[in-house]
Amino acid sequence: MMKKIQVILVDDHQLIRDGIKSLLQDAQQIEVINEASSAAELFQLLKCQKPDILILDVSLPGMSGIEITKVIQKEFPSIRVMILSMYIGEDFIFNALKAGARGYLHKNINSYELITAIEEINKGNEYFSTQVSDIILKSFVKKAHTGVKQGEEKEEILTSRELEILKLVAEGFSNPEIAEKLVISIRTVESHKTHIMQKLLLNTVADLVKFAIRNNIIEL
Amino acid sequence: MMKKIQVILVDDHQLIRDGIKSLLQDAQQIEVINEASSAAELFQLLKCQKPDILILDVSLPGMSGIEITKVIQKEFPSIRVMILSMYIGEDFIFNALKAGARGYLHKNINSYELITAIEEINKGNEYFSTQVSDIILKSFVKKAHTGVKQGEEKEEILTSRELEILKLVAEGFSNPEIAEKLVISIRTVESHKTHIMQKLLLNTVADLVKFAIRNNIIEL
DNA sequence: ATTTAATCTACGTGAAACACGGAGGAGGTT
DNA sequence: AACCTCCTCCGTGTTTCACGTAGATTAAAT
Repeated sequence: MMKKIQVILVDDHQLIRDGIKSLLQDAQQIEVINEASSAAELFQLLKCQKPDILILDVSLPGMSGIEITKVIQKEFPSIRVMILSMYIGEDFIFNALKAGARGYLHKNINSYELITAIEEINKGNEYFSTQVSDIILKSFVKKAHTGVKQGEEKEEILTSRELEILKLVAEGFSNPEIAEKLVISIRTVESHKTHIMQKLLLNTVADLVKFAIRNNIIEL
Repeated sequence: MMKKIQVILVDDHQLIRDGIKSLLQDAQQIEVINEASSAAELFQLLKCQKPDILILDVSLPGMSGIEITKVIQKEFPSIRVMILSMYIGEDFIFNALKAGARGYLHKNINSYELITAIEEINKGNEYFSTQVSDIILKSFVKKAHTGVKQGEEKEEILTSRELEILKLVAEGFSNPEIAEKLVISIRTVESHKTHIMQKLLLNTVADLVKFAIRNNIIEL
């Protein structure tokens, strides 16, 4: 008999994990060998088990799915990562792929598509759910029009201080409150904020909050 | 043979629906008779089918699970509503119960708990997942200490104009932009904003954005 | 050892936003 | 007619934003 495709499932909601496991039980060629609810748990598992495919939810407490993907690519390049997400923002998808993900599926897919995706990725191909590939195409077309080449994007990463301020801002603290907390001048807080906005290409606090939520910097 | 508990499942992500359906197939006493991905679809179904229990995701496009619950209570009081949510905010839970939900489960539960919950609710009892009941208890204790009686909460509902402004603010438009869009003065925009904050007991734009996301007023 | 780059810190200025309070008019209810 | 809600708008003082500038520290590169 053929070797089954071995999968580890990572999602912070047990109900979702149970559901997906249950779905995949119907697929004879796929075997969920283990599961994790956080990055820490996952890395613990990987000390003993190496799956063929890792199914990662993007939004995890602590380390985001995308960050995990980067680490996996570096430490265990033979493991193929498939991202499962509720969000289909362009930047999101782009960052996931840049991090080395082989597939990106929106949660609005059916079980058949999930199984197909796993099989394709296992073969070494890439797989995107319909909505996701639409967005990639649109983005490509748009970039072609505006003359921006793929990959010329923001590679900016926030410094730890900036991340700290981003978090506090998104949590709803005012500048004076943040200044007091961190024992720095209000102007400094403003400076950091400005830099953050510039780096992330964000224009409003609203966008900043959304960014923080999507990247699991704060809880919703 | 005993009549099965008939369930309709409402969630906007098909993968989640498929997963839960698959889980519930193992429970002989429960039957998922139909499913919907939006409020509109659900009400269409309810014209022909009346389930015993409705499993509702809180965050749905268009009408939130809580709003749906209210309508269900009014139109079909015999149907029992169970809320399934990723969020366990106090206000959230409180509003769901006030709307008439019989249960509130965090998605971080296992399949066994889900089945138990359905059975309990079907018997006419209420059911809350562990984390949820913790929050209810804490809230109760806190209110007892501060002397606020249960139910004395905000019952404020936003006017349509306010909702319109809330949406634009959360989407990231500045006051002048909103004023121009709606052809009103900037001061008026500010007034609406102030009223919204007062009604929702929010203090910052960050909170406002989060509120808008949780209540599906904007997309993340 | 010197240069270079990155980071954290801070300020000045004018425009925009916020908090607080007041108020008039349109439209519906009692 | 009196009442209420909602939408509209303003005054005033404080805070934040946008944009530019810049000193201090530190780490990496040559």
